[in-house]
Amino acid sequence: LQLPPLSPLRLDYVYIPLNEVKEGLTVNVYGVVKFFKQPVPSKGTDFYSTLTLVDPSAARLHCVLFSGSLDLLPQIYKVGDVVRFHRLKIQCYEGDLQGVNGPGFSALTFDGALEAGVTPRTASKSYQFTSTDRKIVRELRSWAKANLLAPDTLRLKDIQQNTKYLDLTCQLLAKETDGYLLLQVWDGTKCQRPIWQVNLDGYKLDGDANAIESLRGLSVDVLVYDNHASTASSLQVGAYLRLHNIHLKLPEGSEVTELHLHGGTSYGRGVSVLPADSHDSKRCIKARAALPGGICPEGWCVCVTVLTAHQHIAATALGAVLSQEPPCKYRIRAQLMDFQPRGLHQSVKLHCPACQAWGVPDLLPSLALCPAPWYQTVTWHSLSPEKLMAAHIVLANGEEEAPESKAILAEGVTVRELHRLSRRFGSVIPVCRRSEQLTLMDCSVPFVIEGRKWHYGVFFILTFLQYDPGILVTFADWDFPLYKYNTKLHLCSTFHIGRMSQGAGESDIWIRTGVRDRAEWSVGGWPKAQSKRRV
DNA sequence: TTAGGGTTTG
Repeated sequence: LQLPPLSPLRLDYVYIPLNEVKEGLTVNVYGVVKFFKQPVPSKGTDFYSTLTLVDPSAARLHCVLFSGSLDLLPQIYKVGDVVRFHRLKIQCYEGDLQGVNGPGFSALTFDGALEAGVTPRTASKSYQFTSTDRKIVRELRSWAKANLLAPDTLRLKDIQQNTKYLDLTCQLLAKETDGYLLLQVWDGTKCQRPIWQVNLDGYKLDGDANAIESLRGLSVDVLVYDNHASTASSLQVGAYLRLHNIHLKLPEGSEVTELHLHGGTSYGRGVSVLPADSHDSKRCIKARAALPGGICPEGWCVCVTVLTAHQHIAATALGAVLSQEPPCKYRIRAQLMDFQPRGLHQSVKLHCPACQAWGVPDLLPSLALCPAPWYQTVTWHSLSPEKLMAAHIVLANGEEEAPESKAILAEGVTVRELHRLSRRFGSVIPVCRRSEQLTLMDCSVPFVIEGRKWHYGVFFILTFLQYDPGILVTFADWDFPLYKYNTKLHLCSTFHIGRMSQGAGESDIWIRTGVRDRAEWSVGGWPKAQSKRRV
């Protein structure tokens, strides 16, 4: 006789709304963090953390959580995070209900952002998490977005003259903790207001001197005080941080704003260390990748050749790539964190010689509004299949130009026609018509053909993260041979590689390449078969 | 046991 395998014991947890908790009960609750303080040592034997939860029942519940181990306290990074508490004991303190962690207490924490993954932060080795839980988290996020007033989660570029306090997600670029208690941080955006810089003559900054120098103008100095000193001293350069309740002080008569993290824990003042793969860290990384020309600060770059298609070459860890002297060739496997541009129109602009306007290709009609006609259209039919084709020949400034120096927009033409036109005209820009607008083709088509040179792609930035050793790398190059977003990559050029951060990450998207990719995708030609498979 | 949110004064 064979018995069916025992299914794991499953308890059906009941979660009650915050307005139904009563003194003396031990409850399971979900809630959105309205306020919290980072755990600090108590005068007893434990760490403790205080927080306030809210939920759509319109109640709020203050909680005090103790633990000898930081891991067992909820890992909250910002107001709006969602928590699930099991076995929270409800008691009364000064007439208010209060939650404390009783025996068997456990916590899951979720990022509050709508678009973040529903992966709990927890030290629990096993926990139950069902589709119902997932649904609750999503609902609470939506509710919080509409109903919860979070503190200013501005970026450096958003700081205004009247901004007084700020919660900042940033990366630690450097620190000085022997004389001052100084954190030099950046978030990938440029502060528009003048920020006070600490005079560091005679002090030694802990950090990469080249990076500090190349990011001058983007980084800001934050002075920290008193109880934050020990935290500041233990921070690793390169770590992602959330600085809670920075005071932006504008001394009277001064135009220069000072950034202070004062002593005490009022309003949750303190420092959180974020994992490099947290939603907020990634946001920080993205902002940095969007900096004009600043994706790869000088001094953090080395130059190597990266191969992803040659399967007979063993894959090399990004950390090893960075530690070796160029020129070398490697194959890598890594997680794609970010890419730019999202559309060709972000990189290619057309110039109208008639009115001297610059047009973004996706907005070609705006050029058509200029007083003088800026192109002349010639149309013809292909035979098989029968199809209307057009060449919009861009007119020069009154002067007659030889065809080989003319630029044309080729609409609806075949590959054969493109070849033919490219032999006759100086520049051929393949376009198509969508909703009566001329737009550029996608990345599978060259954006411009100059004689024998078929230019695919544009200045292209790819940001990778690798689990081990958890290094983030940005690739940037001209004429990147990529045909489609979200398809397979064939990297076989020289890229600038910069060490941008450290810390292990979790995968959202993996780019895998293989021999088939190499067969299907060749550089500079037309792909024989276009794979629509997403990765 | 501990602490129990509500701005430094550099």
